[in-house]
Amino acid sequence: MVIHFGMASFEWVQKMAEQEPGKPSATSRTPDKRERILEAAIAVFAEKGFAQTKVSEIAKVAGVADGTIYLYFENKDDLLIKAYEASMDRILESLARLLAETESTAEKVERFIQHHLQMVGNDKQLAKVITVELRTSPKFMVEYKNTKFNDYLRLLSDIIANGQGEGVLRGDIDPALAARALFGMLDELSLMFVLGGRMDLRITARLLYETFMNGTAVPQSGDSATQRAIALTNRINR
Amino acid sequence: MVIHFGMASFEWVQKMAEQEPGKPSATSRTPDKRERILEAAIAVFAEKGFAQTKVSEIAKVAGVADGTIYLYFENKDDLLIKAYEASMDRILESLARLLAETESTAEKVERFIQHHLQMVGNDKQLAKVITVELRTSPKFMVEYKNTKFNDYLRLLSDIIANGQGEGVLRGDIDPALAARALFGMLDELSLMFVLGGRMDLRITARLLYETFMNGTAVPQSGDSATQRAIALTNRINR
Amino acid sequence: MVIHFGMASFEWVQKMAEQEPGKPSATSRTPDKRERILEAAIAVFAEKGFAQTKVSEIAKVAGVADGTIYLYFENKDDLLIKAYEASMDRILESLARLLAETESTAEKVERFIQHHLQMVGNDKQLAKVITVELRTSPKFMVEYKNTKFNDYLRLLSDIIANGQGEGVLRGDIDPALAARALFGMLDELSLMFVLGGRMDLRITARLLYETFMNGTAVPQSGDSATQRAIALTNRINR
Amino acid sequence: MVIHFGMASFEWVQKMAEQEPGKPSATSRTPDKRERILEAAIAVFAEKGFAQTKVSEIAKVAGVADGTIYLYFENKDDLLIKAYEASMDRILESLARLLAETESTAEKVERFIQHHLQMVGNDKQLAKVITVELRTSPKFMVEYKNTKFNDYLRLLSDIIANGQGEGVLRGDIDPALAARALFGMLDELSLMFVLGGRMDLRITARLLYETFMNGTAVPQSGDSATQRAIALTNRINR
DNA sequence: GATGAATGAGTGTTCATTCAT
DNA sequence: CATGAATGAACACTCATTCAT
Repeated sequence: MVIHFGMASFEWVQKMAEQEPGKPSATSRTPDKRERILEAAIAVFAEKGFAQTKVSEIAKVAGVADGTIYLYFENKDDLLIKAYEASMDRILESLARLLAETESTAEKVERFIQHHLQMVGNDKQLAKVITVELRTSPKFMVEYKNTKFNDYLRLLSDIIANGQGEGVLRGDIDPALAARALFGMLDELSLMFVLGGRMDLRITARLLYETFMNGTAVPQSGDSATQRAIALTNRINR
Repeated sequence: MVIHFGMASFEWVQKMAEQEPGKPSATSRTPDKRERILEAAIAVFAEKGFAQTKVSEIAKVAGVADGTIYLYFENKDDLLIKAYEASMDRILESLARLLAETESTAEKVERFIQHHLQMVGNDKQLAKVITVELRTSPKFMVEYKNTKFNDYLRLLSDIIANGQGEGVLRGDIDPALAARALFGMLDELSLMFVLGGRMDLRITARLLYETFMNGTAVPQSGDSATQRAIALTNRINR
Repeated sequence: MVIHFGMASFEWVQKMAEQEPGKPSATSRTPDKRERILEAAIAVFAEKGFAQTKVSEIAKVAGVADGTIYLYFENKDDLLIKAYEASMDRILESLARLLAETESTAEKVERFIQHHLQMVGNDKQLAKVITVELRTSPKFMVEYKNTKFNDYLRLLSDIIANGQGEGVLRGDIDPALAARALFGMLDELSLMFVLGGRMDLRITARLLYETFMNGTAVPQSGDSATQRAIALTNRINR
Repeated sequence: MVIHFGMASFEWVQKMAEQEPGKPSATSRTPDKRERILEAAIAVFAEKGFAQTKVSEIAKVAGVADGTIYLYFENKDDLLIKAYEASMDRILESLARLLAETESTAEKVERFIQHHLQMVGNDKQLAKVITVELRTSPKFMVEYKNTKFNDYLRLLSDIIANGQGEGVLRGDIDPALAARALFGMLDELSLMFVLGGRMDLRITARLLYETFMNGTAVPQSGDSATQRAIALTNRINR
């Protein structure tokens, strides 16, 4: 059924942000040096903002020398991009796993929303970097082809396109546009949360889910369904 | 038609971005110098991004000396903020005028959406600065109390709250949250447009309007229609 | 008598720093504009130091427009020099008048010292400018031929030379050197006073006078020499 | 004897200004970089004056990059202060060593004077910086608590106080004031020398010594007092 | 003469990046 | 691989001076 709004568990991605064990290597005492730098970068970018962040401070937080960073990354920009991409890889992976567990369009949408907000709740720093810093200036939104972001959006637009194929969602909306719109809501509310807004992410997830589904759902065939839609529309148009 | 959201004229704000005369004073040789600087600032910020913009380039574009900028603005940050606030003042004013023309909640929502996207379409540069640059880092989103933005959002949340009071919109959603969510969609789609996405702003406006209204509308009482609506609502409210 | 150490009045220059009436002119409402600028310059230079002083602030204090200053003075340096010279003219004049009142070398020395310290006490700001600012950098101590200062020193070295001619002061000391040394003491103690040191200028004047005279006096010939020495010493020790 | 005014050697501090080895460290490529910057700073400050000196020129003279200076010093001000303090440390040390060699008040005074003028003769640049630049404006005379200078003066005022305790010097003069006065003479004559005045520093030292001692000496008690005064005077006049 | 808006040369300081060790 | 001292390009901002009114 189109509209089945049960809220699934909110603990799926609970551990997403936890440190992966890392692959110990015999040659280096700190095999995860690269990881530590990425972590440190995200932490400092989140706290200070990209422009205000000094490479030397990332180095200090990561416990490495300034120059070491340049053994692993091309430059400061690259560091932001790589930090972002590494995070997105983890996010995309966990999201894909989650979505694979169900066939239902509605449930997929629900999970997408929950997953997004949960990620935000679990790793505020990362969320801030993605939400705020990556938007900054041509350097990251234009020159850099944001593949991971497109992957993320495609995951969503595919769900929507499928829903349209199944006749569950309105067919007159460009799935990419709808995906982008939903992402916009998620992103804005995440920003609100990240910048200190008090906000219950679970309730927010539910509301987003409901309104998005209601807004995009196709009225069911059959007499009553039709009337509902008409009634609704009439009200709206007054 | 399910949802017939008559699209009102899309030309309301057509001239919003035109140069205001400025207040000529007997003492200043070029009374509009301040305006020229603001314009230039928006243009250059939009093109290069705030961090990559040199004050001297703004001066060059504005046709004034570097130092002149500091007669009108405290510093580079202030220039961005003042450019933003001046623009927001114009936007808020034209938006308020537009909203005052109608009493209908639906129409107000429609006009808000159209107004926003039209502004984006009319002044891509300004839209880019607002959409992209102002998000940059604590400096502008945290330290700076963004009053104008709050005014903008309040205009929208008031519409929603009124709609709830009239029983037209779902009452279980925090109007501020709903406003923020709608703004998120508008902003994200604006960004998409601003960064070069091919996109029909009118159609986008219509779709946003429809989905937002459908997503948040309250079903009317009445026989069969009623049941659907109730069912829907019940589901939603758990 | 060579050594008569009575302290003459300390009120000679009491009014030296008072505003001269100015020569009212029919053409200008503020005939003393130039004077007001000089006064303001001294006040601000004294408070902030030359380098930290903005011409615009002098203008504000003087109650004139920035540009007006350049009608009366070539540039900022010139302003300092002219302020200094105008002050020195007043000082030299009042000093010359004072010294003309007596023939005694000892009394002249005494009056010189008193006059100097009194000037410092009466116009701390001026004293600070002369003592501190004028020493700054080649611009004022090297490039600028400090004629007034030389005049001031010459007044003193002439006294000393005369004393030597009369056999009252040691003849084996270069009068210019002795004058400079005495000035050094005066200047250093003035600086001490000007920078906030608590200090009784009258007592300081007496001590400087006594020690300078004792240090440079010639013992009288003849048996009475002994008595002279004793008398001298007794006087000094009170 | 209280007053034995033989002129001791004038070569004590001859090597005071020579470069100290510096503390080479394994990590720094050029261990003496800090010293080179200090030297260069003194040279350029002396030549151009503090305000007219560009940090970049100090860097050029020192043979380092502009930024390197900021690895060793906080800012331009700090550079002046540190250059001054490092020099004063050397001066204070060599002076203390010199004064420790004798118990006689007269000899200590003599050595102090000689040491001061010799320092001036040996390192004109340093003398100029200390004499001229450090007086500049509140920044260095007021805000900066000039500890080293106070140490220097205290060394002198202690000598004087001791002399007073021994009954050799007049007890009615504040030792701090006397010290300051003597310093004023030294400083003024140094300035004269530094700014190009032709002047024999040895003779100047002797004259200062004699006049200061004569000006401040106490006549010995007893009938011979008279003779003492005469003897004193005779000695002084050679 | 007087004004003060406009000018633009001038510079201290930062910090991403390099490279000798 | 790792270091961190050294680099030097880059730039916001100031303020003495000018000049059209």
